[in-house]
Amino acid sequence: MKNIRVRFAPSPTGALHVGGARTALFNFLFAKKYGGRFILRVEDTDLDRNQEHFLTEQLTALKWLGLDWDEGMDKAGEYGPYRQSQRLDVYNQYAQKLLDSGKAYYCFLTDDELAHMKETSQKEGKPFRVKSPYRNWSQEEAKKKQNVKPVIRFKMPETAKNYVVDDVVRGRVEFPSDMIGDFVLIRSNGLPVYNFCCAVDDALMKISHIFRAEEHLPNTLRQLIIFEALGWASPVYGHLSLILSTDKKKLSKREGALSCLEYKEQGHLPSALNNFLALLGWNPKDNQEVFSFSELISKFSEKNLNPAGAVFDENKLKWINAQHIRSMDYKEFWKMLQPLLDRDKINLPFLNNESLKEKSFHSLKSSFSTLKEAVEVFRFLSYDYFKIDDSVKEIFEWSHTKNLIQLWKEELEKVKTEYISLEDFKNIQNSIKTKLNIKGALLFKPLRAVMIGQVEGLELKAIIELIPRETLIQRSNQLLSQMC
RNA sequence: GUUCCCUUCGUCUAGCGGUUAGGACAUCACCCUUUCACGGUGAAGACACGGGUUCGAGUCCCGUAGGGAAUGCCA
Repeated sequence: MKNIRVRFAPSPTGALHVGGARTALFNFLFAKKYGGRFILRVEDTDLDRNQEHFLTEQLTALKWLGLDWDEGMDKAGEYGPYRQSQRLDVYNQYAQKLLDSGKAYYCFLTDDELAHMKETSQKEGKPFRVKSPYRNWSQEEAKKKQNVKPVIRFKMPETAKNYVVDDVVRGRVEFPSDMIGDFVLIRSNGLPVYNFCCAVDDALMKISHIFRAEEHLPNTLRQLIIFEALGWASPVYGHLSLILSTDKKKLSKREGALSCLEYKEQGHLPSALNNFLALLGWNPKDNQEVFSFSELISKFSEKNLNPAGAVFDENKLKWINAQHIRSMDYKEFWKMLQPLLDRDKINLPFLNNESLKEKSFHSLKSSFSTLKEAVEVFRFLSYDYFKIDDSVKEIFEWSHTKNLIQLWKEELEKVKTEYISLEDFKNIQNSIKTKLNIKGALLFKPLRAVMIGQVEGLELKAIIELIPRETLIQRSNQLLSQMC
């Protein structure tokens, strides 16, 4: 394929949610796969709903996901500007062209009149299609009527015909042109309407392929009509399945849809979110589930996109995230975790020791599936954190607990090194085991309690070498004082 | 109402006329483990329904039902 140019066209009316991210991802993958360009165009023609901070947030989210654009907003390119609010003269120019060729007209219909027309046709049981009384007015006639600001409407031809989209995802889709009436191109405030500026920009920016959500499928008809009227060839379309919430409805913020940055907040890796999102509506046909970002690019094919809606399953996302964490390099892991530790003021004793950093990551990585969970795991290993969980009360009832902790403390005091080695730990365990004649949970629950303040949780062998001896002794004292 | 889209285990999906309908998440069981996890093995679990076409249909066609979208001076 040649001259592949795709775009992601967000409107800054909210956060970048997972559906938008997936659309951006597929466009990105398609561009990278075929050596094309990924363009970011901002569709900010809705003055009432646009907010600049949403735009900033969306760009941050896209960059976090690694979906950086080659051309567009804040990057150079020969088809700019890439913000629709800065291209109003362009839209006016093409609207004028349609006006001049008699394919569009000024319309003075008010909202009330429109509502009335709609009501009437509903009463008659007929589908409502706007057909304005002004559609045959000349531009000169319209100019004389200066008291009302007109909109510019497209003049639908009298005779209906079918428009065909050869959709990459859905195959051939046909729309009868009489399913719509004369639609608005330019609003009375002078700003263009989505279907118009989208078509104009896609043509002018030489967009070759458009992957977008299924909800845009019916819009394609209007865009096709605009392309035809302006004598342009239309791009190739692919309408992606919807992402649904658990109740099978379209995912929306209200129903629990989260923005990408919220997933970041929950401790998901961008590579994992991309991986998971890619599997919603696309599959590699070979049972592979876990993909690195570069594998996603090399294995992606628009032919393997599927048309059915997909439910967003947090469980699977979490599992994929766990897989990505496990395959991380330890340096990369600590780099990502550090800001989260700092935020919670968690001070880990072993972080100045490179080999302990490596060891701790590898021995503990299977006990968390998100960075946030990792924070909770490593919190137990910080100098000053020792919180005795309610569940520990269980072992306070046991007659041997106090002795056990005393013995543990004594054994620790015998050790001369800063940290307890795994071997020392095994010896201490066995010594306690023999002296008190206990094993299993009777041994491990109190030990875990005295080490991390909980009776269940981390593998003790994995953490013993990460907590300084002094800290362990302190914790023993704290637990003992709790018992009294 | 009209137009368009969608429909395989609870969930994501493979399947493109002949399969014991495959994989993954979740669930459950067992194994590993002196505890908890991790891991391993296994079990249970699906072709929305009804008609055709065909020797044969999850697969092709037509209906029905269910879900969704559009029908905006939102995108």
